[in-house]
Amino acid sequence: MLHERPKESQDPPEARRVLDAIRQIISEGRLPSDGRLPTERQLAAELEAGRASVRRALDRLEAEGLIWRKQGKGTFAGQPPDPTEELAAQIASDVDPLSAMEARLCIEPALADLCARRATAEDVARLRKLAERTHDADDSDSAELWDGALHRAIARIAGNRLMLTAFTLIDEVRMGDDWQKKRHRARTPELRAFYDAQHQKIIDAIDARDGTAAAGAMREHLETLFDNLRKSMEGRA
Amino acid sequence: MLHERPKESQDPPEARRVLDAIRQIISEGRLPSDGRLPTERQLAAELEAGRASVRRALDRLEAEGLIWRKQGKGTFAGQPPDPTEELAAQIASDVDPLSAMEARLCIEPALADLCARRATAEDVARLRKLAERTHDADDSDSAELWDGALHRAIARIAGNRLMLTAFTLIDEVRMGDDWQKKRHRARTPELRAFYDAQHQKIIDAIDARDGTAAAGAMREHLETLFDNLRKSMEGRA
DNA sequence: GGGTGAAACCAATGAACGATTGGTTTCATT
DNA sequence: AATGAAACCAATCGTTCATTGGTTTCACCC
Repeated sequence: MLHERPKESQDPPEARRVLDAIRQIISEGRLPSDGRLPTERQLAAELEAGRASVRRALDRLEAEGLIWRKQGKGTFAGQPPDPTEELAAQIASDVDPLSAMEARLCIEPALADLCARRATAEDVARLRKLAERTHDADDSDSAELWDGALHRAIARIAGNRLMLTAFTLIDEVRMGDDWQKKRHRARTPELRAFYDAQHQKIIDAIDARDGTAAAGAMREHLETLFDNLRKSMEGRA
Repeated sequence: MLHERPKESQDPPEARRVLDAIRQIISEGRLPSDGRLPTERQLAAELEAGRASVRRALDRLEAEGLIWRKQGKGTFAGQPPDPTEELAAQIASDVDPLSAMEARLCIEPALADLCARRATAEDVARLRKLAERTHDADDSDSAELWDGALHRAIARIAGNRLMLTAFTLIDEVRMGDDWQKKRHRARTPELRAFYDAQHQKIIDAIDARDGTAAAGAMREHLETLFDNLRKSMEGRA
């Protein structure tokens, strides 16, 4: 499998130089408030390289999710905006936590499946990092945030814009209301450890490029959340 | 309370005349497919009235919900576009037919599952009616419309607002572009018969309240559509 | 052969301009 | 008080042109 490993240190020196230079521009944050990078032609001139080399480097950064590009518009650092807020706000009133969880149960296993088919080695590494952060989180609230980031990353890696938008819609509806309080109860230390194990299982399946297993593991995870949400709401009701 | 009643018959004769004239234009449906009415200035000229009178009449119709207006755009009959349409229009540019079909393949089997669990006898009857209409349709275009109505009905019966919105989003994106032409090819008479049989299978599973079977039948149906879409696009490319 | 640089072209986007359209005010008339 | 007329404001659309990412081609070099 050694021949498949896309190690950066194996890259040609010129490609490496350009890639590092652009990486530095992004990480140092010296760019406009909207995150816009110089144009490909400007970068090529500044770095004294060809435009093709610049594009190869940008392709890589885009695959890593560090930048997004749009023809005729430009190249930007960060994630592309998803204008779902207005729609989420409108339908939030007739969505309850249970139906939101039901929707997650429909969509996220499918996203895990797609994710397993399309994830690169770097993508898997990023997912593991997020799972680790979720595990190491001090309090229940920050664990919730890292958990959300993990699920969102899976949705993004799945690489289908419509499905990502659907996921974002559910996510924003969940955030919009005060359901946070209710979910808080479902985050006991024992359960958190259980969730972490389920995350591992999901990521392992993605790493093995086993879409069916990934979907199954995700479904199992969400079923657990569903059960605990139900218990939490019964206890409150 | 008599002094507060805004009875139309009490209106000044000129206002009444203009209002009725515009009402007639709308009710007779003799206007473009997008429902656009003539401009206020045109209406004033045609009806030989002042623009202020026309505006008073339009104010009334807008209050009644028969029309909606937007500065700089125009006056339209019917309901203003809802946020789902707007969102669909925004993301339509970076969605291709294949990824849209991929998204359908993720969402619609889940909808069929929910539908099987929640459909009433009347719901099933409605679905059978729609399948029959699809079968009896004269030309390929009207079959396409009835087919869309059938899938939409399943999404609605599923009874989950978030999932319905996700479905509508995909549906709007599909309608928005000129993908219609491409789909046209995938509607040969033999295929239509095949699709009809698949519809039957889906509805039978829903009727039997067998969610798993309904999801499987729906997945099979969409896989068929997917294959034919691929062939159609290869043939074109 | 594969990476590189250069050039040219395509397609999508945005800024700018003018024309159009609904929104508003004012004034004279009836 | 309602109407008609006119003028102006603000938002939108269509057009044009420059810009930008996407793509192809070619020559060069290791």
